[in-house]
Amino acid sequence: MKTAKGKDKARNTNEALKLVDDRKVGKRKAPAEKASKREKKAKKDPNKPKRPPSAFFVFLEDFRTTFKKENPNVKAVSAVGKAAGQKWKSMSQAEKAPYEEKAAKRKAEYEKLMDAYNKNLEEEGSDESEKSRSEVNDEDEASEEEAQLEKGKAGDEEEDDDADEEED
DNA sequence: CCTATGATTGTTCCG
DNA sequence: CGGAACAATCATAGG
Repeated sequence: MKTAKGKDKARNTNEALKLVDDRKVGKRKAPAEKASKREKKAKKDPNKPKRPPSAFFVFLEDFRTTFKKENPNVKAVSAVGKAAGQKWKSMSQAEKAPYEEKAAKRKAEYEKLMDAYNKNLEEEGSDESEKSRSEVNDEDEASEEEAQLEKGKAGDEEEDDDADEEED
């Protein structure tokens, strides 16, 4: 693919849609190679917590199911993505509110993950000073703190949660 | 056979 | 302050 004059292959959608938004960021596609393989000990973060799905993704999870139900013929992930994007923008903030709320929860948990993650880096940070020591030998994991993290939330249902509703 | 990519927007993090 | 990369999904295509 990426044939022809398609400057931005990802933007080839504009032919079907009037392109969503000319976001300046434009091409956020830099990864020439995607190191998907979690094998190898890449210098990347040892165990970086996955980022929480944004409200859009939360909505997507629900949307995908519905979309596929009504469009069992659709097989392209992009189709759902596009459709979701359009609908997403079509939705009012009120509709997105519940999704955003859920997304907020993800973030809350993510913060915890980050806490452990920060700690991890801290340990490695020490080593950074003495990199000449054991660099080739990065085999020590010694990280068992994140074992107990579920104690924070013991059956807390969002009930008394502040239901601040702000409509335009 | 296996892996990346495609597409959506948002969010998060590092420099 | 800004950009860059990545989060799910799943079929398809390419190596």
